[in-house]
Amino acid sequence: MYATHHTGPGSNADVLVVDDEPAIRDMLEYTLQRAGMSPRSANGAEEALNAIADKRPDVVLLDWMMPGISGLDLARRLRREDFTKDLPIIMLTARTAEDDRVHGLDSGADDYIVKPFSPRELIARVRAILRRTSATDESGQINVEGLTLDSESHQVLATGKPVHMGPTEYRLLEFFMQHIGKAYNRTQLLDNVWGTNVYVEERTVDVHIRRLRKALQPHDLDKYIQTIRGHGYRFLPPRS
Amino acid sequence: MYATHHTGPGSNADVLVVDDEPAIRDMLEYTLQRAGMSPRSANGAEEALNAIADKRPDVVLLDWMMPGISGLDLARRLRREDFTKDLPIIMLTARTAEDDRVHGLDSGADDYIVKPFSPRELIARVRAILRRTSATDESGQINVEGLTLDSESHQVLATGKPVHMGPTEYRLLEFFMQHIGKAYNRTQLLDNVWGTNVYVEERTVDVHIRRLRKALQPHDLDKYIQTIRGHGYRFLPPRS
DNA sequence: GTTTGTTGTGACGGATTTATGACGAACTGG
DNA sequence: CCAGTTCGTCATAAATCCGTCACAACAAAC
Repeated sequence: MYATHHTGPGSNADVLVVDDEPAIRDMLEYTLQRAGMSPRSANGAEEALNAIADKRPDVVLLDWMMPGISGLDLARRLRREDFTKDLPIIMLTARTAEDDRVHGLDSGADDYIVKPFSPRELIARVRAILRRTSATDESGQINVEGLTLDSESHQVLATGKPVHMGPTEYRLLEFFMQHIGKAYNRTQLLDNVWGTNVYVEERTVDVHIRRLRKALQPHDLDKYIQTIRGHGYRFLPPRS
Repeated sequence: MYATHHTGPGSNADVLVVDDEPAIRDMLEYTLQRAGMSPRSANGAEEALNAIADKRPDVVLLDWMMPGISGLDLARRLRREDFTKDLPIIMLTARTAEDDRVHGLDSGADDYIVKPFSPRELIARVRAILRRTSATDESGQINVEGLTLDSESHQVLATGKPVHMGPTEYRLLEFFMQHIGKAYNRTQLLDNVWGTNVYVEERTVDVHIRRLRKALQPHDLDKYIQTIRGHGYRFLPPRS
């Protein structure tokens, strides 16, 4: 299913607010709600991890300074986990000292907002992040045009029937279905599906594309995987 | 050949260093190179303009104080030119007074670094800029009069329908749509679409213009590409 | 209406890019 | 240790694109 956009970009978006001050959490939740989003909040990093494990949010608003595990630590930790390594993070910070800013950006935060900030600025940043991340709505299962990918059982169903493929093909398809319509070159696919600093020929991508297509062929779904000559590949089902 | 995997954000980025002091230029180039980027340098504003005209860098590191045209002047000038109006600029300055800071930002610099600065800070700022621009670039969708160029999906749509064209035609159209209304001669098109240090006949441009027009013809959009006799070509949709 | 210079157009051969089948190595679970 | 998979690489075929040319069409100048 696709995320449903109603009144604006990122409408209905699942935003996780992580802060140890209740007043700030409330303020943020209120602001986000007014913008048509669906905020949740977590008091501290521990709760945040639970909340994220419970359901992967579309974006995380993360306070820099928190007792125990700091926002910075949490961000780094999220970046290391496979499940959350590309989870968009916006860092909230009151500090202005030079090295903090540097650390915040290096830690993997996608953006940062310095307190005090206006509600409008907050919304703008969140929407900007949401706009550039894919609009797939994960509920443990991605379902697109007769293709179902169940990440729990690691099973692919085409028109209800199970489709057999290797682990790499599965991850490739998973990545594609999480980024519908976006074009990727071979290097990007290697980074995202095989992993960074894995040295493999670029043409290997072609071969696995081929194997994935072959697996989808009997169900006439291979046409969803399109070649972009001179660039790479793209997953694009009809009317998307 | 092995795939080149980037070791960090903005790896291999084309960074132009503009400073009048050779020692500073060397230091900056060294630092940037160690971060996996590809720095060039220019001694003063004149050289910088040439270097930029030669190839548009990903980001410019600009010294505030230079004899002749100052960094501030250069930044303003770059902002006026169409080709460079959204070129990311990081200003290097020894001044710390408040109004200078404001001026630096007002002139169009995207960020500034106060000397003395640590290599780490420099790298972090450059990466932050690169991340920001590449992010906005990717979500960039140019939409003009029934013609849509979606750089995210690497696809051209005319009246909602996909239009097929070769890689070169795509790049050509992309360049045109990023510079609507501006006329270019064949040499300029070759430099910007084919790249500098590539030798091909000038008339090759004509052929690709022809192919691009042919691709747009079925949608009656080929008239947007106009010939300027004795000069070159221009992309100009009605009422723009 | 020529002349002269510029641009449009179709064709072609070579070059580049992608698809595909095959193969050996590595791994898995008996 | 064996059968069965999966993986990455390669060689080759197939598809597509590119740059150049020759000539037609056109525009401006005389």
